[in-house]
Amino acid sequence: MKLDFKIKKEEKNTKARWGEFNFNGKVYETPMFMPVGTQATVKTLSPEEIKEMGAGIILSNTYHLWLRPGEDIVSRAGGLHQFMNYDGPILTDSGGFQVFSLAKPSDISEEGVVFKNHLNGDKLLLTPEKSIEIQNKLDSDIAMSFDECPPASASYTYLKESIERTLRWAKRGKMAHKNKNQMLFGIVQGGYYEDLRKFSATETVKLDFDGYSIGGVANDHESKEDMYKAFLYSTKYLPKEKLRYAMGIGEPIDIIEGVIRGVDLFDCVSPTRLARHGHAFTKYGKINLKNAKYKEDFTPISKDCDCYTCKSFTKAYIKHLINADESFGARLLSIHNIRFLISLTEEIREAIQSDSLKEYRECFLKNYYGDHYGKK
RNA sequence: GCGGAAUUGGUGAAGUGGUUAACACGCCGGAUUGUGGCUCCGGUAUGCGUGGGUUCGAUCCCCACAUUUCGCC
Repeated sequence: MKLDFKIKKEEKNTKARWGEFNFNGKVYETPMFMPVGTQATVKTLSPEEIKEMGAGIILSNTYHLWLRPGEDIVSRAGGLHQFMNYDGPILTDSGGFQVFSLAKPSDISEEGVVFKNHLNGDKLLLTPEKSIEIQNKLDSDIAMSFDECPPASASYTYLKESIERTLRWAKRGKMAHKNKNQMLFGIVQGGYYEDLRKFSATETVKLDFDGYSIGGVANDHESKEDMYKAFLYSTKYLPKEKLRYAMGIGEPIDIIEGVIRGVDLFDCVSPTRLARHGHAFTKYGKINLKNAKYKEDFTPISKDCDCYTCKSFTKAYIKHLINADESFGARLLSIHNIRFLISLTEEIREAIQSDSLKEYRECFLKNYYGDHYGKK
């Protein structure tokens, strides 16, 4: 079903927007952080827990579900919602990011991308049509256009060629899109060059998608400044009334800076991946529960946090679980980290309503980076 | 009591008469941004049971002692 996105308020001092959309009789607000559940599960968490944390849209991945269990099985199960028992909105990534992470430039052709199946080594061809066809069958609520996600530092010439090819792929994907209940988002690329972002955005908008994504960011150790330019150079040329989604963005400060530049949606693996490696977000910076100093720290990760983990367990206990490689540790940290990013977006929405987003950012920076404030 | 073997960091251990004592685990840090979940990158023995000796030089050779262990009585 299509989400009818509405902007409720624009912040006075920035390009931030507070918005909402309906899904299944429920209202969801933006800016929103979307947890990632690549293989039809947000690792270690149940759908009930995800919802309790205040999550709205969650992600899943075309490439992974294509290989296993296969889109036909998901389809016969009644679609992704029924398969994984999640009744909130689901967005599927197109496999475009796997072009970046798994394929070599020589694997990319006009037709599509040749992948080596990481499970059994088979050679597979993923095309824009195939990606959309898979996503149609998965029956997610938002499908992504199949794009190439080149590293931000790629040469201007390469980025231009890549954008043009991605535009042709976008057109082919749109033609192939048959699921009327599913929205389809286009993707803007172009590194941190304004003219390329402008070209990519305006040409993608001409194809008239249901929403637009900003891709090719935070994938190449580019500076934060360049990344924020990429946000701005993209949203600047996108229609106001449509959702804008910064793909893969999930460091707290990057979410704030993205919102300031007019982005509505963010997703990132960081809360769950960091959790598996023993890290927790806090207002005063990221902490590593593996550090010896937490061995006898019988206080919660954050006393102000309203998550299940912080209400029930101490750092010393979670540290022990992580050290002992117990999966419950990763679970508790995933709950905390996802809740942290969701409550960050809640605070951002309040700051938009009171036109105080810049003040909120300053306050956040000071707490999060402390003495390093300004250097990041 | 007699005879043999062993003794290298927190652990299991490799090693050689001559610059920085291998490797693994553990431990201590760090990384991680549209996830190929248990990964990657650093650091971690001023020291080779103790005391003597041989030698230009010894963890490595010799002697004594200690400890552990095996066998015999």
